[in-house]
Amino acid sequence: MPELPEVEVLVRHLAPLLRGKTIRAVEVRRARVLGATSERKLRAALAGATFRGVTRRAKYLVFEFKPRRGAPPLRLLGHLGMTGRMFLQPHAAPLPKHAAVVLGLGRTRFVFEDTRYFGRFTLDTGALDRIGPEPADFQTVPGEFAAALGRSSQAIKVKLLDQSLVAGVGNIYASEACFVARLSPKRRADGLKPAEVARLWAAIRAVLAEAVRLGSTVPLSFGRGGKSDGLFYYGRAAGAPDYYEERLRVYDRAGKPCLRCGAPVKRIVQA
DNA sequence: CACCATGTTCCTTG
DNA sequence: CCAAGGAACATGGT
Repeated sequence: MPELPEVEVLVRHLAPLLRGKTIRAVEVRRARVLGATSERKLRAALAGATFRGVTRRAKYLVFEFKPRRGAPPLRLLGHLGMTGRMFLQPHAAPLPKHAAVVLGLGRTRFVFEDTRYFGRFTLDTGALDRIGPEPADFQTVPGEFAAALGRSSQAIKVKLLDQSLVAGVGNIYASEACFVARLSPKRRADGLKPAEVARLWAAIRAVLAEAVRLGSTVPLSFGRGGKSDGLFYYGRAAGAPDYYEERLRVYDRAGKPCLRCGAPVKRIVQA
């Protein structure tokens, strides 16, 4: 369930591992994840390119490469979709069944695998243009958030999934944010009072920040072997307790007692 | 076998 | 043109 926090933790993990590494080989095993980019173009752009850094925007990983003579700056967009994973492994290790793109880095290789192939690994950075403000960015003004909510009759839970409104919130953290803000997910966006909008905004920031902190703190195992991968909720070190599930306040807790009032949590489906 | 699942994009409808 | 709803994408787990 990669949402903003999972991607953020993965980026922090990958950045120091990739920085300075040069791509020696490009293998595309499932061209669908390249989106509009042709396999040829990807190969031409990446072969011989050296990683300069990895950053995050919403749920996208942005891979940046050192500029090459006469060429425009090169950026690559990665998205995990529902089931994507990215990790480094020794060159001799077996590839996972659903490896979509493999980059040879000499002694190691970078693997993007995705069982459902909903993810992306592409030179087309157009998606970034349609993304709203980063909620954690202190420069982001909640005023625009409030204004956008005021223009919509949709339920707030649904609204939070709109990446042009706030970047990086998915199903899980949208539910969590509503709960922390003490707002029914069914409330109409344009029906919130200013104080409620402020509560929701604060809840979004708190819930995401908490998840990043947790993912950065808990002992993780990102490598291959067993279920380990780049996602910390799967990637706990062997034997580590299941912090991830335990810390969710309302998502996937249907039938369990509400943490605030004790009544059984009811499951609803929206949109 | 039926149904469900973290996300995004595209098409249709109003 | 815009907002909203819903299907599609592909695979595996329950």
